[in-house]
Amino acid sequence: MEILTQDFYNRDTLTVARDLLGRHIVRRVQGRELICRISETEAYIGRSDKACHAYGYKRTKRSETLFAAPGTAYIYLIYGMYDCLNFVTEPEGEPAAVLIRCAEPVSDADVFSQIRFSCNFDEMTAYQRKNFMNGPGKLCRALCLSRGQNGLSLFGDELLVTQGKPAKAENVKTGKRIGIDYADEATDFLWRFTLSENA
DNA sequence: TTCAGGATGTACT
DNA sequence: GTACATCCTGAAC
Repeated sequence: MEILTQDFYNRDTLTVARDLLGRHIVRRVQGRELICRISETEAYIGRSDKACHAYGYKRTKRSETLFAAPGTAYIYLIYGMYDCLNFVTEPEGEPAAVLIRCAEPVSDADVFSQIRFSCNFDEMTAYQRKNFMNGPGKLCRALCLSRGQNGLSLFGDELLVTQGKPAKAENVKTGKRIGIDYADEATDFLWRFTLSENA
């Protein structure tokens, strides 16, 4: 189980977003170890992207984490109820990150389903199965992450990313990002990456 | 199976 | 006061 180093994150954000597909997130909490495989990401780059919280290098209390060292977790509250997990990229001082939108369980799936729906994996309804971890808010719930973990290093024990099973280039699809209609021309940037082998 | 609408609180203007 | 990188419920088909 090889942990991705800071060099991995200290690169162009679009490259990192693409390269994160298929990697494994390891989350250790309350004596449990949760492992899942990343299947959908989006890039957010402050210097050119109106959808990014730090657009134009704007520093606020919230966006501060985006300026941190590569390999930092940026977790923020959205719509009053849900948390979104991002990994900070590029050199310290460059506000950019990759949003993790979707993943699938690798370790014991019952642990995930217990956290999310308080039942075993094979007891979930078809609806729950379809909506298991296919969105940033759901993913954070399943991994027990909230903005209390904002600023966490990805090189500690609680949260890290390993080599996993990297996606092949032909299985990566690009598309427009979700939920950023307000962002003018940035709305059309093809900065969303999905594993096409994934339903 | 799809759809509309409500929940909810923080950051920022 | 407004907008927000969303999700869930319940009703209609």
